[in-house]
Amino acid sequence: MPRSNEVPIDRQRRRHLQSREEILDAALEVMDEAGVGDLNLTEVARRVGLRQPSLYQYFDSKTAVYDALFERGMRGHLAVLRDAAAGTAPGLATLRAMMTATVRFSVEHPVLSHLLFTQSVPGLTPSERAYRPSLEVVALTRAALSTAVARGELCASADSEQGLSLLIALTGGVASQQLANDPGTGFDQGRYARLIEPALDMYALYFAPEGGDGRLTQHVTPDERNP
Amino acid sequence: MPRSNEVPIDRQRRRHLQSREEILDAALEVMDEAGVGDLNLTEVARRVGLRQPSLYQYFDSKTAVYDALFERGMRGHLAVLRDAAAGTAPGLATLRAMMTATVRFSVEHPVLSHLLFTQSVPGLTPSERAYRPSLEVVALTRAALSTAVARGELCASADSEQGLSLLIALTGGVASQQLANDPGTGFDQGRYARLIEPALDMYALYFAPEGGDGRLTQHVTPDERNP
DNA sequence: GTCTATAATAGGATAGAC
DNA sequence: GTCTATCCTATTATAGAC
Repeated sequence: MPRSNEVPIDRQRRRHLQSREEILDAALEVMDEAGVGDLNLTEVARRVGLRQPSLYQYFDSKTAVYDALFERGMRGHLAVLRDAAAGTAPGLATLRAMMTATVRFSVEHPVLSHLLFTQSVPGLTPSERAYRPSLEVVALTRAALSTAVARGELCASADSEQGLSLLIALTGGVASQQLANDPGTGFDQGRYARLIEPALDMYALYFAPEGGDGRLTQHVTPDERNP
Repeated sequence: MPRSNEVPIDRQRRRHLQSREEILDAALEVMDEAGVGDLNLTEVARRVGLRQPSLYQYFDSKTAVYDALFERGMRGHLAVLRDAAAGTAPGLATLRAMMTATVRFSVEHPVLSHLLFTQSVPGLTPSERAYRPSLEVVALTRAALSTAVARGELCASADSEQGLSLLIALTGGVASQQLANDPGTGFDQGRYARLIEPALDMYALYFAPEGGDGRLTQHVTPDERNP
């Protein structure tokens, strides 16, 4: 078999995958305008220049579209966290960068954020494949917590189920308040997203390493920070 | 006109309002099973023993049902907060009771919580009337913050927009994590709802009154709390 | 791989009898 | 105040031609 037969096949595959991505992009647009739960395939098709039945060449069902979006979102979140972690010193600085990146991701991708972090689509149960990246997210977060403790930046109890859950609740709370109360505003505009900084200060103070009365007295009170 | 003519009219009004409440109860059930955004009036009618068109004697539209639920939920939340505030000493204790009550309310009424605190129904903009009780909720919270500062339980910067927003984000974060990750579990079962206690400790520590280095050294570290 | 045509269903809302 | 009957529209999904 001549090699020339195989190349066009790759090309077709590539175009097929490209079209899938375009469809997902359009789906996100539609969900942004109509609501996360109101994905309308006819409208999606219109935006990519197809008729609605043609979408079934790319996705088996509407649920498959949701699932693909879920996977894409989870991968995106994971990538953002890895970037944040890679660009900072290990330990508490990494932890702070990761949580800030999560809030930024949520604010910049409100639709994905709704899809991933709340259960906004009633019947939707993400496939194992789509869900998998989030396991890595948790592992990364645990590792950062653990490193921060090992470096003496946080006390040991930060690296526990409760410590992790508190951190997640804190971060998620900041993000979801911004999405609920200041939708459509950027990371730097809204009233809530910027709270991730003091929120992490709060967390670090609460889980401050013991034995450091000297450290505690160095603590700058909120009034001094905000005169 | 004889007085006897007026009494049955009151009775009819009463029954009418009673039926409205029954319809709202059924609507909550349906939303609980199908998803907050998937309110199905035919199913609601079936549950209250009516045919779907008969509902229009009680509500002008599906949106009107949502709006009534929104108002009912907001009133319920406000009532719960007032109860919590009334049963505690003023200041920080009141604040803690109110935030804990909010998390409890969210966990015990997940559907209402979704409806009130996230925008889960795309087109839905609550009427001014339905939204009004939430203004009182914010006022109550501000008052409690202010009292806690006046009593020397928190430093002055707690009684600011940022202090309020942080508190709301913290509380909302705990509640929404529980709803997203441990749905269907009670206040005492889930992994997240109980975090409201340490979360409030964290908040109180961060906004601890100044000038008390002695106070700071009295601080019990998390490791000592959780041996 | 894209189309037209169409099935199949669902669900909100109205008209008018009783 | 409740019903039956019906309208209207939207939307997922399939069949089959090109």
